[in-house]
Amino acid sequence: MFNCGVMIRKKITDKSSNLHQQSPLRRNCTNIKTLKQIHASMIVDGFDSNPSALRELIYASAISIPSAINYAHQLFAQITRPDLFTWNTMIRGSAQSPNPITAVSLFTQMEKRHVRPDNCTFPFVLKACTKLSWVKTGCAVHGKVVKFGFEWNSFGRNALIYFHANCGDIRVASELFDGSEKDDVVAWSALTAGYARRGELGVARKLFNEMPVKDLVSWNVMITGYAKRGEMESARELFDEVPKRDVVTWNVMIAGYVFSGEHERALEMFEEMRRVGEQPDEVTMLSLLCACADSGALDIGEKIHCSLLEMHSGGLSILLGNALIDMYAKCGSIQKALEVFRGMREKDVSTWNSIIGGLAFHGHSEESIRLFEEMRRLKIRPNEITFVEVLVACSHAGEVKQGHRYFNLMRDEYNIAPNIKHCGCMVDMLGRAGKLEEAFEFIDTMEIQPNAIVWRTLLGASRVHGNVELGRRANERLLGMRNDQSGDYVLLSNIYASQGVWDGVETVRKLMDDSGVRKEVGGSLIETNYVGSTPLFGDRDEYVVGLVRPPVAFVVTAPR
DNA sequence: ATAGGGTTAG
Repeated sequence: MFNCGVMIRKKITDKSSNLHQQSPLRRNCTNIKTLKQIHASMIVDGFDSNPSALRELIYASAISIPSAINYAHQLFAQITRPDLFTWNTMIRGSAQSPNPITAVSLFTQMEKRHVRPDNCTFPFVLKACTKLSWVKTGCAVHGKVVKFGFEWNSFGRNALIYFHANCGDIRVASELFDGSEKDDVVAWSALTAGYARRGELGVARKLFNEMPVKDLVSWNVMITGYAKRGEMESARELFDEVPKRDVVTWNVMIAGYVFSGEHERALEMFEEMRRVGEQPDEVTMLSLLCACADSGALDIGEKIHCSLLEMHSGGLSILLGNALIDMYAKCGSIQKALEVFRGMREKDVSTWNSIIGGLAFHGHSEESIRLFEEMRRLKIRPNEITFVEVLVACSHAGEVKQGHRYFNLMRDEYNIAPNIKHCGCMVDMLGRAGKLEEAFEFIDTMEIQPNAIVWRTLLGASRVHGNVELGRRANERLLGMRNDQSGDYVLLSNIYASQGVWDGVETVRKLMDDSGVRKEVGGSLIETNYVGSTPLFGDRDEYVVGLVRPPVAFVVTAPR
């Protein structure tokens, strides 16, 4: 703490230093606790009104510590006349925060106060518009770029290419690109990224091949394009070819494998990354925790947790905390999830969502609902995800009245319109409670269009309660949606079978045969044993995975 | 400046 304080003073008195360089504060202040300590020592030493000191502090909280953006806003509000660099820092930090709207409103404020933007301002504002998919706002900002004469500046133009390529009009992006210098690698990469994000990988690849110059980002753009579409073979080919790799290159590959469900590959990538000496960062660890959560690899998750505690002795970030809660909950260790939750000094909505969802998923409905109430007492605003989880909790607990109460609360008090998942939860809740007619009524009167899942939920509930008539009606609606999921037929077949209506079973079977629907054989994966050791986590090398045969009762429903 | 991660019904 005191070292950091000394560093600020050194920084402030060093007149020759370039403001845009990495200052010690920016490099060393990596968590909100250290940040607050530095701020406190600044106040004690009378540095809190020093403009350069404040600027450094704002940079650290807005850019270096992603979860400290609100702190940055508080600091920013104390400055009477922020300079352009500080405005840009705030817009940049807000654009990369989970709430990019603030970046747009900062830009508006900046205009009202007659602060003239520079070429650095627009890339950040347009990034926010892109993240929000605010096409109209982005186009209005395009007008400002022209107004301030940055259309012919490579920063301004590339920011426009980025915006139009990703969410505006790709033809506009293309035209702007044609006006670029032939060897502007940022323009090439921005356009390529846009085509890749739209799924036009062929066009993206053509551009990539045609680039007169490529840098590391160009390669990362193309690899990302493949990885996000699940084309991991192509991603791998480029990864093997790339002349230089950085932490992003590795992260893209790891996240791609996790996305494609190839968790073993993801872990192999990570091991390889460590072997060649690339330092993993927070994004790496988040992907790995996601892999553990998806595959139920509790022991690896625990080891990641341990190494995280060693790496970040000053406390884990909110994002890592949330990922740990989710991992522990999904791997069945709800106690550890609660421990992480209680140990977090800073929490956000996702933190609460992770634990409320985890508890609901594990059948601890009362505890889940209790925490939701605690959240409301603490005036933390639940979002639509929170309500999905709370409704799951009510559904599993059989709390029909409470569920209805929360469903109404969502709109009346929090102004959140129910989405298809909320409605799905309500149907599930009513269905489980045996209120099948009420569930049917709910679907028919709800404001949004029901989807197949909703009808399938009712169909499943009809099976549980042995209601052939409602099952038939639900199935009629379901099949009317022209989908070919074998589970729908199987469920209906099960309803008939459970009631001994054998000709009904036969009819459904015939329907399945005629439409060419096939029921896949069910199965589950569990860890049964492991052998050997890994250089990373100590004693683990490979899993022997056992395939558990489906239960015998299932055979009744499987096709010939 | 352009590239990377995140919780949600059955």
